[in-house]
Amino acid sequence: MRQKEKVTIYDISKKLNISAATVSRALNDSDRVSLKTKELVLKTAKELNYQQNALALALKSGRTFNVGVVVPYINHTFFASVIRGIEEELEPKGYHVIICQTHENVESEAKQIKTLLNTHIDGIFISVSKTTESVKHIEEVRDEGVPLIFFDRKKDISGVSSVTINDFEGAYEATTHLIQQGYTNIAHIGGDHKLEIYKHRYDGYIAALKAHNLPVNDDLLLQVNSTVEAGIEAVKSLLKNNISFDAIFSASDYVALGSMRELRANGFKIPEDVGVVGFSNEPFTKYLERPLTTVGQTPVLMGQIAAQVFLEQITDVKKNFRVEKKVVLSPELYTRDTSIKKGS
Amino acid sequence: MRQKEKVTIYDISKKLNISAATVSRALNDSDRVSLKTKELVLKTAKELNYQQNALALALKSGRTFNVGVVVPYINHTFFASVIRGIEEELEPKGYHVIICQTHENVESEAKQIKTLLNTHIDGIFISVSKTTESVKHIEEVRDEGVPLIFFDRKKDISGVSSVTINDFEGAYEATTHLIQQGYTNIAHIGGDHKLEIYKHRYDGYIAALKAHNLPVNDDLLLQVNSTVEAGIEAVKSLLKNNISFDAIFSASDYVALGSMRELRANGFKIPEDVGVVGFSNEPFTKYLERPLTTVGQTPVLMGQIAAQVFLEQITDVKKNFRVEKKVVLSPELYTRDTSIKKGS
DNA sequence: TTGTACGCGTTATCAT
DNA sequence: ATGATAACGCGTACAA
Repeated sequence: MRQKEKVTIYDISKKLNISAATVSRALNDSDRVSLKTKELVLKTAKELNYQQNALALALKSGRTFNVGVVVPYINHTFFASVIRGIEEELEPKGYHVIICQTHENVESEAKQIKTLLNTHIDGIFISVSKTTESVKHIEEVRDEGVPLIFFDRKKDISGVSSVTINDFEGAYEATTHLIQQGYTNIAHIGGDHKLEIYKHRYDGYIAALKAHNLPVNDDLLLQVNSTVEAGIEAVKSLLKNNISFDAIFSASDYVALGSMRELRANGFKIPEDVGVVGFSNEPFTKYLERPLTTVGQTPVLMGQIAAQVFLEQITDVKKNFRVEKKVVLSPELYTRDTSIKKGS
Repeated sequence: MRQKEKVTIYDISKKLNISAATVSRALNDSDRVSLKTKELVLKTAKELNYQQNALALALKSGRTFNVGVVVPYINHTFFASVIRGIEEELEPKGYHVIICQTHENVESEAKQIKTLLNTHIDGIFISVSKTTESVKHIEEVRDEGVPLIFFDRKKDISGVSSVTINDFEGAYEATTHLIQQGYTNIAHIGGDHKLEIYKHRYDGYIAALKAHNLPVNDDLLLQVNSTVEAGIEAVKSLLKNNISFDAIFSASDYVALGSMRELRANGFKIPEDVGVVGFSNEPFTKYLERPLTTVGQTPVLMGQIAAQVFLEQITDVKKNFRVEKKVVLSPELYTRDTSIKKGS
């Protein structure tokens, strides 16, 4: 009833009256075994239902064929989709994906990385937490010689690869789209600039305004958390302070949704009175009765690319050199109902 | 620049001029070491920044402190949330979570399980794919003595624990709610009965009708895939065939959404003309302008409970006996706009 | 209390 | 072409 005894190369060697070393060689298709014994070994291996012990191999070789993925929360659509991409790209190569959550907490992040390193992972993919400022725990990964790949939320560390999307470009396109639709007084509800992504989205917004000779109005600049409630509050404060605007470019779909609710509650029509564009292409955005225009980030693709970068890195490490690769993906603007000014 | 050399118990033993065995004992807080050497070892271990090699331990003990989670797709909200629950419950105990996707494909499922077993996982959590009929590959897990826990989508296999929600109850409550709101002609758009969950939801619907002396009308019974498009098609076919109904209980939120779109396109008002209830409490349901009434499944909790069952199982195995535990969670009806018949 | 020796399953090195 | 042996890092039965 308990554990089936596993068959080892010794079982095969005994049965065939040869040494375990020969069996190992045959199994690894070495060219220093006679074809005859090779076939014999392979045959009996199949008969005995031999499975290589991954643990012993890992102890010997130092490679576990496990990679770690560290994200704030795995059930956030974006992260879950990136992980999906990583898994799908790596699974065929024999890798397993271990997931860790940081809950946006640096200490937790550091701890997760530590235990991950201790399990002799072959690589780490990470999207840093909002509270991550010191990067000592991340540099340690690099210093241990473990391939490390940032995705989406990165930190600037030399010798570390990253896959991100061009947040600047996404924001620039979104803002330009609003301008082209005839909106001229565009508010930007962004996020904390400690996260590069929010800084870049802000920059893209500013650049688009300038490129179209529109003034930058500080009153129209807000920084909030990425929640529906924060969106509601943001609009409330704009309205309370009598700040006039005819469009909102939000760095978050949730904030965009909250904004729209509050706007409608105050009698504003969308997109007639106010145009709204979000960011992330959260699944809910396309299911709204008035689907939300938003910037898509191709998260599954991001995961796939990150995995590919990892695989390259692995082979580079073997060749004893390190390449720092920075991939920047292009975002995609999903033009939907909330930003199309009909008949204006 | 390459791999920092790891420090082992031998390094400590050499430095202290004692045997590695003594170091091991000290590190494991054995009572067969003098307090003095124990402290000494612990101190130098810290100095040398010693980390136990998890691989060597795993090879020796057979325990890896890794568990596998097998789901159709990790980026589906429900599964991602269950995984989150599992991770949060197990991480403090030192376990890592390995994720595998089956893409709703049995062959893939079997393969994933196989490679998972080969990495000497300490347990497996699984929600079976839609196409899973034969369960040989799953029985193998049990037969190898590896703790196995089904969640949500289970199969009836003796000796295997499971954590599910009471789909019958959820459907019963949802249907009863519609009846209490005054709807009498309730259609049920369900899913393939090969998946227990859909069968149970169907049964709950039927039971609720009978309990309230309402007739069961076969014309109102449909089985479709869980997509928006399928919901649209389902309503189209009902309308085309002139089948009258004043409410829909859908086994899927996506189908419910599609249904509502098609109904509105045909001039029906929700909930005035037709009441709608979905299933799963997908995130988008509460963000709709008219939030959808739906049955919530507490996925994070499901994951936590599954993890707890696993932990119990682990200790049971040590005691050399097996317990088959079946946990059934109660669903929660989220009563929202689409089923509240105002002023009728 | 401490040390010696072995085994977990593999692969690599050195002989043969 | 094949075999014997060491080594990966650890825990532990046995001996001292």
